[in-house]
Amino acid sequence: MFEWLKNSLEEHVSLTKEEWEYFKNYFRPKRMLKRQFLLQEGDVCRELAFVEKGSLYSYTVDSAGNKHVIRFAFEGWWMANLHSFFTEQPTRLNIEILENSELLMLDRKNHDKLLEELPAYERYNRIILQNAYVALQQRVENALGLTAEEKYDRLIEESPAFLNRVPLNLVASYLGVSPETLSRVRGNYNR
Amino acid sequence: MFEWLKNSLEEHVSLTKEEWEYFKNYFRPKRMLKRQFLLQEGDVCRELAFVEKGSLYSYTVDSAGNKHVIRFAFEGWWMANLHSFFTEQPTRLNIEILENSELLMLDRKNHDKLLEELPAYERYNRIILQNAYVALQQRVENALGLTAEEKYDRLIEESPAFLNRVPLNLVASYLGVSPETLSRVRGNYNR
DNA sequence: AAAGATTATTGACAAACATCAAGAAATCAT
DNA sequence: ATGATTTCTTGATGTTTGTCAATAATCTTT
Repeated sequence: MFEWLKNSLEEHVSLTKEEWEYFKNYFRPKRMLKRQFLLQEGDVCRELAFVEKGSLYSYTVDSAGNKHVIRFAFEGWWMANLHSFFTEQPTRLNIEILENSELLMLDRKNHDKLLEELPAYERYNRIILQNAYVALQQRVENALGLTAEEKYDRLIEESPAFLNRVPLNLVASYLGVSPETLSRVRGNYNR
Repeated sequence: MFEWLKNSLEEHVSLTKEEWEYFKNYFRPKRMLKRQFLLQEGDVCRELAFVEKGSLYSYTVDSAGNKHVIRFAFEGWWMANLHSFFTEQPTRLNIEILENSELLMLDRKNHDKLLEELPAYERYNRIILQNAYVALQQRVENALGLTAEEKYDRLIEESPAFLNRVPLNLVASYLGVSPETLSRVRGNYNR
């Protein structure tokens, strides 16, 4: 149940056995089914979610009712709306379960407590954020000023894993193109 | 010379006078003129830059020779290519001075040393990264699936400061739109 | 102040993409 | 297995946006 979290942590910092036992008790395991909502527009995001199993994704809905997928998360990834989590303001994001999932939830109080009591956790957070920032910047590079085809090219180069686990209409939204356009771009590949 | 840096730090963590004196000595002041390059494609990013005065921006150049502006930075902001800084791999980014600037440079060795020796610096980094991540996520939301006009609307809502200090062709690139389209969108405003 | 360089606007046209609509394929639930 | 959803593809059409080209405005430099 805590394997991915343990690996993620150990990848970046070192903890004693005692620290780890202490650490893991702050998390609340939570199972969720496909199509359930971890967070809905208007809610305040009160917990960070770490994915032990399954997948989920976040999106906004614009005034015309169109979904805009912001991000996916799979095993070993964190998911939350950080803006809402830190400001305690209602979110404009929805987070929906994509595949039946096992999550480890950490609320704000416990997050703050861990930051105070476990310097390794503060360091872990810094490094995770560093990596997330770099990845997100890459996403901006790939989203701006590229054609639909170029975006798709880069996606299969950089994260082919997506395509096996995420329906294409969500991939399309993630790339900022219509499902029809994505379908046509893919068609061009197979000949 | 260190005012913005001091303010930025004190906004998020508290330092004793001695710690501050110790801290600031790790930085190397550097003046740069408009159009100079802080970093060029192919270089390794060896220093973080904190902006005390002026402004600069980062961009990629695609195979067709088009600029894609990734980010601007003004007084009180950090600028670097984190990916290159941490991996020591050559960057695909250019960082160019927009207005004559005064920067405070921190190299990797000193950055690491400060992280080890000054827990407040580690915390400061985590918080700065948190905020940067939230801002970047906002940027992704605003870049994907919006029309040129909507992107411009959101820009003047969220960061009107840009428009007074950045030429419109760079703003256009930042929004992922051609200069002509941006010009037309702005035209629609004034009537 | 004048010449040169850079930046911004406008028009005409072409290309990329979204939308609408219909049908095929795959997945899910009973 | 079978029907019901959901997801995916394909075609026809219209809108948005990019590109090219010319001109105007602004900023720099001497």
